[in-house]
This record gives sequence, structure tokens and C-alpha cells, in this order.
Amino acid sequence: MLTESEKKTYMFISDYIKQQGIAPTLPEIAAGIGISSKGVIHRYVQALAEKGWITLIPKVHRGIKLTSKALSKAFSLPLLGTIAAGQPIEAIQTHTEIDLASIFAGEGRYLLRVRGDSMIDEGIYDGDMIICQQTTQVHNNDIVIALIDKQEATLKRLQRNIDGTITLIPANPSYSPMTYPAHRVSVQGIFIGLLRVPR
Amino acid sequence: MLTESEKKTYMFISDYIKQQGIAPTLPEIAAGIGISSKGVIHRYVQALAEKGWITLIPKVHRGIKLTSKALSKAFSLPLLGTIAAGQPIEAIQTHTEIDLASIFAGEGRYLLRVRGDSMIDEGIYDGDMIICQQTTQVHNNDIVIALIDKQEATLKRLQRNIDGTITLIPANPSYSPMTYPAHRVSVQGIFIGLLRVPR
DNA sequence: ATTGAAAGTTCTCTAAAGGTTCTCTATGCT
DNA sequence: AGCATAGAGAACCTTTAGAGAACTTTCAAT
Repeated sequence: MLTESEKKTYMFISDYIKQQGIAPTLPEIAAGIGISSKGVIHRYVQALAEKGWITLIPKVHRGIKLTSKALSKAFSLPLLGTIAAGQPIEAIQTHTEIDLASIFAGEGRYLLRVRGDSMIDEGIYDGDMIICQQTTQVHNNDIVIALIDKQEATLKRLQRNIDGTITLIPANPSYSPMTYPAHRVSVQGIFIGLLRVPR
Repeated sequence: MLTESEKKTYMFISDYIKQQGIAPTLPEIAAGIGISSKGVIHRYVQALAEKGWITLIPKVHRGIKLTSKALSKAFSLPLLGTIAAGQPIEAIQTHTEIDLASIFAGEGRYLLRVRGDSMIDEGIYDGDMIICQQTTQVHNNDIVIALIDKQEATLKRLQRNIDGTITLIPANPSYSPMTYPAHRVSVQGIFIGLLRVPR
């Protein structure tokens, strides 16, 4: 756990290295975060090293290296790279964190478990959970949770037609698109993402 | 059980951490729940720690951490029901909370972006992110991230054969299973789940 | 190879802010 | 009355933040 100043110090060092390709000196860090004493910076840098965020090469000017540990928010996971069959894992050059809070947190987010296979061509399988956002603002071609006649709920791609009707399009050739007058269809939410955790 | 004020305190702390990624100070909590005395907050925070909702690092500023039990409460989404994507059926009202922390949190969890379509019959599509667990303990028939000859990484279902060899089975009829001697295959991690967030 | 400016290291000091420990008061409940 | 819950606030200790002096070391220009 970093203090406010330690975090500022770390972020400055990290940015500096990213831009310049070389670590900053203590006075540079000091100037960068608005401090006049390099002694103070030395203390912060030592603390960062002790906490494992950077490694120091003692006595060497600009002897700061970043460790793999990245600044992560409370709920995030590292995206380490891309895997493609038959190729080495292609490490992502800039270490990326996926902020899970931005995907899952928020008013009106909820999950639904999917039954059936009508969206199978979108890769939405029986048993999957879909992340939904409660909203009335729907764009054409969004995947929506639609309530038909305030009775039947269904997951389909929504298409507004010129004549005011709405067509719900499944992603499975075995099923046919269905067209309804707008007043019979009410959108409960839109599809944000998919979460599948087998077992 | 928590008293009214303890509950308010806890909820403020939990929200604060979720948003800021760092714990609040006692005066901040006090202001947040409309109290002027930090001494009072200290009492509540101690109580929460004793009851196991948070852990405290003594004397450290902002030294409050949510316990894993609390974390899973804070980081969960309601599973509102089941939506049938085939024949339109009504959405169910079984109210369950899905604990996202148990899916995503933990040592050695990371994400990989998938390229290619070799697992398409498992519903793992190009561009999806897979949640992985770094481990060496692999069960037969797990989906694994395997490294072949310490070079090629690939996502396949793993099958141990009686003769000691290992077969990696794709989920796409266009690709064939491949059998290797065990020493050529090293497992980098196992497939925990799938996360897809379009756009 | 020398050398001096810049960088790193080690201190001591100060102040502000956060955490800790009290005591005191009030209110509602049994 | 006795107890649990709530709150105010004073007093005190510790951490965090910062300044800056004094010293040693590195490194690059001469």
C-alpha cells in the first residue's frame, strides 16, 4: 500500500521512463512532483523499493528500474498478452490492466443466465451469464433484453424498421427474426458483456 | 451483527474503496456519514475490525482493508434470473448474487486475449478474453494454456494418454488434435472462465 | 587521469494530519 | 436503575510530508 506521495513519485517515474526510456534523477523527480528537496525523494524511492514497486541499482545515477508489478486499482486484472494457436504468447508491450469495476460496477448492472441457443452465432451459449445494463436508450443493432407483450423475455438483436415496427433478430439460422409493432416490445436492458465460468 | 452506525460506516468505506481504490481517513469517513468526531469513527472502525468485516493496519494512515468476505459482498452482481434465448419464456425472479471476487480475485489470476478460432466450438471466439489461473495442477480434460517446446503457446483441451503422452484437442473440426511426449508440453495456466466485452 | 558539477546518501528539523485514548453527554430500551 | 448505542471533543502520540544542510560518489568533459 502506497501513500499519496509515494504514488505520485511512482507515477512520475513510470511516466518518465515510458517517455524518455531512461530513469529520472532524484532532483528531476522532485521538480516533477513539485518538491524542492531531493532528500525527501530519496526517502520515497527507498520506500517504493522496499515495497517492491521498483528496484534500485545502488550508487548509480538514474539507477531505477520498474518491476513487473503495476499500479492496479482495487478490482482489476492484468491483461498479459494475446494467445493465438501455434504462436508464442505475444506479450503486450504496455502492461495493461483491465478495470473490472468499469465493466461490472455501476447503477443498473445485473446478470442474467442464458438458456437456449438462439444467440449461438454471437458466441452466447446455453448457461452463459450476460452482463446487462438497465436502460431505455437503445441503439439500432444492439443486443437487448426485450420484453414482448410485458410477458415473454428474450435476448435478441434489435432492429428498428422505417415503418416503426421492431424486428428482433436471433443469431441462429434455425430461428427466424420476428417483427412486432413498437408498443408490444419494451427493452429491459442492453447486453454489455458475457461472463462464462464453467462448473 | 452490525449496529446502524457501523453499517453506515462500513458502507461508506466500501464505496470509497471501490471508487478511489484507496481507503478513506477517519475524518473523511466522519464527514461522509455526517459526524464531526473522528474519535467516534475510530470506535466504529475498531468494532468492524473485531467483527471481521475489515482489517486494520494500526497507526497507518488509510490503513483499512476490506476482508475477503467483505470484498466479495462489495464486488458482486445480482443474478436476476434466467432468460431463455430460444423460445421466449418469462424471466425468473430467483434472486442470487454472483460473487465476482471469487471469479477474478486470487494469486496468479490473469487475462489473455484470444486470437483465432481454434476453440470456437467451446464458444471461445476471436477477441475474447479468457480468465486464467497460473498453476501446474492440471486435471484431465481441462482447457489449458500450453507451451509446446517452450515456444508455441496454444489454448486447447488437454488429455493425458495411457502411454504418457499428451494430446491437445482443439474445439474446431478444421483443426486436428495433436499428440506430444509429455516433456514437450508445459502448462502455463488453466482456463477459469471467459469474459467478453464488445467494443 | 584529473576534476568538478551533478547525483546520490544521510542526517536533523518542522509542521500538518491522521490515529488513539480518554471523558462526558444524551437517548431510548428493558 | 442499568445498559447499549450515538455522538462531541480534548489530549496525546505517530505517521506522513517537506526543507535543507552536509557529505560521498559517479560520470563526463577536459
